[in-house]
Amino acid sequence: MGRLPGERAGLRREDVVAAALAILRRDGLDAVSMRRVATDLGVAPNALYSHVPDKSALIDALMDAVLVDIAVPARGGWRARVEGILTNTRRVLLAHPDLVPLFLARQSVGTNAMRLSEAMLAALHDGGVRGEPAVRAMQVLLIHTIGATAFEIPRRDDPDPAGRARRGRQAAEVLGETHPRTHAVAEHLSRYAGEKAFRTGLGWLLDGMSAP
Amino acid sequence: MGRLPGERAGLRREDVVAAALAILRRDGLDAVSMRRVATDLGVAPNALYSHVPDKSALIDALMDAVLVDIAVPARGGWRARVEGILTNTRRVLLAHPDLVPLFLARQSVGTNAMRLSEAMLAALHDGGVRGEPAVRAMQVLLIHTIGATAFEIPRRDDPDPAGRARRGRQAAEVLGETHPRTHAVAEHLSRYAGEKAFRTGLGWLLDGMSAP
DNA sequence: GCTTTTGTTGGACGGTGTACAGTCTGCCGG
DNA sequence: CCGGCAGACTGTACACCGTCCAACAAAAGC
Repeated sequence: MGRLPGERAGLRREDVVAAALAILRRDGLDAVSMRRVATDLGVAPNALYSHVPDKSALIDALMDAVLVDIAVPARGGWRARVEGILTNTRRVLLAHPDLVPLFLARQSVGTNAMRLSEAMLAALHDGGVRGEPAVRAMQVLLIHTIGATAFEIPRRDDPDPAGRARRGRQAAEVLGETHPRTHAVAEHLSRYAGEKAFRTGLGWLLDGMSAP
Repeated sequence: MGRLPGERAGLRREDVVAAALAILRRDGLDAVSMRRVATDLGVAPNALYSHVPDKSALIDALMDAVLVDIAVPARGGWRARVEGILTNTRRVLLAHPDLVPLFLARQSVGTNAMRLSEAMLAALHDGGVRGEPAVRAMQVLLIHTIGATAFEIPRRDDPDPAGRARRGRQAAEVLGETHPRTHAVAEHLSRYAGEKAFRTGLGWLLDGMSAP
């Protein structure tokens, strides 16, 4: 580092998060290491710990930062507004594939997550879903959206469509058993995965929660 | 290791997976390292690579191994059978919390996953849902089940109920903004999370897919 | 019997998160 | 204007991690 011990680099927490986000977008989540972030900021690795308590906290901040891009529709019927929020959520999540599983593992409660929650609850309110049922409905909708998105993201290690089936055979082999239909079902899964499942399930859920 | 180079330990792939599973159950996923598995087997770390191509492959095998415990109900109406499979799935997944996000990140296609897929498709078939719609329905049901389970698992780092709200405030602070209702909504989420969301959503989905 | 394959070892490489002890800076109270 | 102090930053270090390489002995095949 071109700086003497004690001399300042003028970092702010926001800069750290921004640097991490840039790395995430360019090289993926695995590339987001404390050392890499520090390097990109021209700073020693430990310096980050003055601004972020933990790598885990940095990731949390990263996740919430991503959510800024999710727009909430201002007009339209309640159902259209809910669909809009969730469709936008799916789009933004698809742009940051590595993060998606994290949104299910560690529930995000940052500022942006709250903003979306409130928009959602407001839309549900207009649809007549209120109080405890509304919170539960939101939760179910969120689970479906994040889950469907996670499910349609291909593994980074084998992007080719045959990869899934190949992995199936490998896994079966490890388990010491082979199943005749492994290949077929795996192919089904990969062929029908995606947006259609998202839309279909979303429709069912919205129908269910607005039924008498 | 108490063995000369070239001398054998008599490992089989199955033993490696079993050792990894034991570590997972006792100390969590983070404790499952190649070195730790090797130590528990009384073997040098590299020895594992004769039985498993990769750590990633080991994890895949681990995931499928966990699914053996999911029973499929033999009798009952199609809807009860589907609910049974998914309820059992949820129970088994809850017993292996660290693995749950992985089931969405890296879709499992091992022998046991296939066994469950086929049981599910058979039940749906009896319910009149067949062909492409059946595959899509199964996918949606799976997403909901795994997602709901993932969502109700508390983070290992802060198991206390106030942790979620505290993290919320931290994240908001990092983002340089504070939101008055952060605390309130976070508390809602943690209070109403769980089995009820799973059951509610499952009901809506089953209603939706069996509607005319 | 000899040869080939394969399971295993020691050692090493390049990474990781983060704790510890210093050093200098900018700010605040007097 | 000055002294003191919090804290941003450095170098160093620890304890891990996944995985590759070369050597070697045991097992398997012919």
